[in-house]
Amino acid sequence: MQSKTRTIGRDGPSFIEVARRAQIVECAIDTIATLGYAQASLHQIAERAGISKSVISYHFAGKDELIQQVIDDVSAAGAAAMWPRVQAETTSAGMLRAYIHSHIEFMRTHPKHVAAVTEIFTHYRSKTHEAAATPLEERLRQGQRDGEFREFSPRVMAWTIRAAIDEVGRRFVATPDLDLTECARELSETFALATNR
Amino acid sequence: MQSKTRTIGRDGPSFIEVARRAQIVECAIDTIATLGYAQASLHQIAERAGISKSVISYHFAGKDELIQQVIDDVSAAGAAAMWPRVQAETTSAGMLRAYIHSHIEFMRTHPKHVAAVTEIFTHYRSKTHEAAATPLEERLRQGQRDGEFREFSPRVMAWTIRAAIDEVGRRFVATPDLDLTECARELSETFALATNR
Amino acid sequence: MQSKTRTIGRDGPSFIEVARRAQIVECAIDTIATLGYAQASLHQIAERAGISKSVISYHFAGKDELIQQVIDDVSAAGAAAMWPRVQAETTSAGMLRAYIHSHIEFMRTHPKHVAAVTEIFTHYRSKTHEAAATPLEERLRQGQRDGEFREFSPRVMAWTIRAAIDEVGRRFVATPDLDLTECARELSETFALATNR
Amino acid sequence: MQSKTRTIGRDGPSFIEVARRAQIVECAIDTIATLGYAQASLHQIAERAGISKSVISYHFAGKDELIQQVIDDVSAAGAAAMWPRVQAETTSAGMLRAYIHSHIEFMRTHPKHVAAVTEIFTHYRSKTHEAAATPLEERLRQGQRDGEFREFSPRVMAWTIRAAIDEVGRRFVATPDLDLTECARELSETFALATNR
DNA sequence: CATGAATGAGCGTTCATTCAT
DNA sequence: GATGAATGAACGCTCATTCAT
Repeated sequence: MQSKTRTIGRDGPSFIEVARRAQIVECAIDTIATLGYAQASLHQIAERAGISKSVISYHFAGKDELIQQVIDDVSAAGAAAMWPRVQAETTSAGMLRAYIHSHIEFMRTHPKHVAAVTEIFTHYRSKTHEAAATPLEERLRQGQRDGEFREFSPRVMAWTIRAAIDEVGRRFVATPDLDLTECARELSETFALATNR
Repeated sequence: MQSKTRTIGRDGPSFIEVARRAQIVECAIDTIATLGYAQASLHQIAERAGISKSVISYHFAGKDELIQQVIDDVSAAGAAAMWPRVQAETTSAGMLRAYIHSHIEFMRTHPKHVAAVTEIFTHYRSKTHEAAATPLEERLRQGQRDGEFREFSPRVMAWTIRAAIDEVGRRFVATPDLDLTECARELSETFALATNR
Repeated sequence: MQSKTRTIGRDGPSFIEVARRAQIVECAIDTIATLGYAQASLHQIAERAGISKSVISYHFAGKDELIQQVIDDVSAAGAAAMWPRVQAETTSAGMLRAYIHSHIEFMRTHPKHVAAVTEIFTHYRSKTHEAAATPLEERLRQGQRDGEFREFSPRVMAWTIRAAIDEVGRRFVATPDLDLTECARELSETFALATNR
Repeated sequence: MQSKTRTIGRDGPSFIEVARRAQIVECAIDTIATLGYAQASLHQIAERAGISKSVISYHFAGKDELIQQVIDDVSAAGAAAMWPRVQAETTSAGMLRAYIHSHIEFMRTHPKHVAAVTEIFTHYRSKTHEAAATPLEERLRQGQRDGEFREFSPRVMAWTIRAAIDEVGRRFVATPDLDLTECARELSETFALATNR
């Protein structure tokens, strides 16, 4: 039974349902990260999960829902891991440093998750993609209002920072022994200098 | 028949061979830029070229070779348009500024070419992607040796600069009325500050 | 477990068994009439019944048996509604008139049932279809023996009458504001003239 | 190359193209007539034609186009065989007799074609289905205007006549040794009596 | 009795590729 | 050189059915 038609009683989805969905999402992440989005067919994903292709169709309304769930799960995990560290900072410069470091730290702990959503975002032309940068953009703008940052286009700067972090992610997936600590330090310094008044 | 095995005599590929390949590559660029990589089947490309699908198979070993040729042609055109301007600069800072501006200028003059390779890079697990950044990396290193640039990882900086430019390309493709001049100015300033000693 | 193998003791099917089968058959009728045969999957039928898909599999040997039960139930209901009126007539002409009118009257009172079996008959290679016409055929034959009807092939005439009534049913399903009274009158007159000595 | 994208030069489709399409259409007719519409998958049709499933996709835009071609071909053949005979009649009664006889004669010469379109019409909810009866309806109306036919609803009568003929078609498919001559005579007499003033 | 879960076969369609002419 | 024709594998998806609990 698909989630759409599920009875919204007090029980919610069963334990096994939740577990299966989680398992499938994990396998989807693994498959996408390893083979790339284009090769990540339901057949491939199912094979990695050791289940039949139609089990996926049973637990998800379609491939789109599965992909969306991957995005949602990873985004939620990423946000949970990152924003607290960003919020804890009192200066805009500190916030920016925390933003970069926490993103790259998340890559270290969840390399495949990051690889998967990166693949998805580049292939899927998601609407949510755009949105992702705007919180950062808003914070950059705040740093300018506070007089802490120099004048620059917050939009272009936000694009640049995101692109730089994503690029490190891609490199890390391709080269797992990449020194993430160095990358984080480098980006941190680069954008500190680029934004500082 | 693969192009590789074609050159038997001393003549190399015939005139018509060269012309056909060029025509097909141009149509491939046009198709990919317009419809996106996923929709750019050989059928679509051939239709736009007004030729049969099998002509492509005749002149190219396979779709992979065609795609690679698109990358190569656009890269060559880009390099031809950009490196002279970069080489003309005498300082490393000037070189970096010229690198960014000429790249973005190339986007303005060849939007479809840029759109096509952007589509390809995001949808196609390319092996050649890596190589592109290294000339820039070498120049950054030179700037450090000259004492003009501060100490940073030339590799990570080169990645960042390329990623930023590519991101502008993606945004430009998605939003053709994007102010490229502003973007070029912003990136130029950003990376001037980031690299300056 | 099939219903056929259920009856082991002297009791026959339990009350709940009978009720469930009836409920499922009703929902199947409703679903087929509303969505059409092609869309009437077990999933759809079960959803409308508010039960699990496998309940159907439990009470019926398969979809075929369910469909057959729909046919049987509706046929029985139809016969119960129609034959008394037919039997009550003393002349063959009256009988024929009653046959046509009562059939069309049944459409008016049971539109969904008629719609469902109509859908089934057109989409489902039924073997039992044949049988339905033979009682009518026998009565036509009787009318000929009594000298009330002219000489004609009772078989072909019976087919024609049934086909005409079914066609009205199809039209009624497609166009619910069809004037059934007019149709009944027209068919009645048509076949009175066609059979009269 | 699908017919839609075919170049409309002076050549038109090639000989082999025409032959293949005709062959596929014939096999589709055969398959639908034999197995029924629901079982007539592209795989089945292709298997009967001794070709690969994708050959059909090559010559037809999709299953819909194939089915439509079956309808068109059979309708054209049927009309060509029937209308001249109908038109040749000078009286409305003669016309109606010719209509019935030529239809049933067409069944005798093209039994599978008739079976196939009957299957398609009942499964496909075609828009053209409705239209088919109206020329007949118009002729019945003309017969009334001429005072040759009694007063009746031409629409219901046309439905009835078509339904009767189609029913004979269905019976003939199910029972190939059905005496079509008798059927034609019976229907002819039946509807002569039913329409005569 | 009833169910959620799982399965495998089949659907129409797309596509890069091969091949005889 | 060039082409139409043909192919087979893969795609996402639907569905009736089976099974353990």
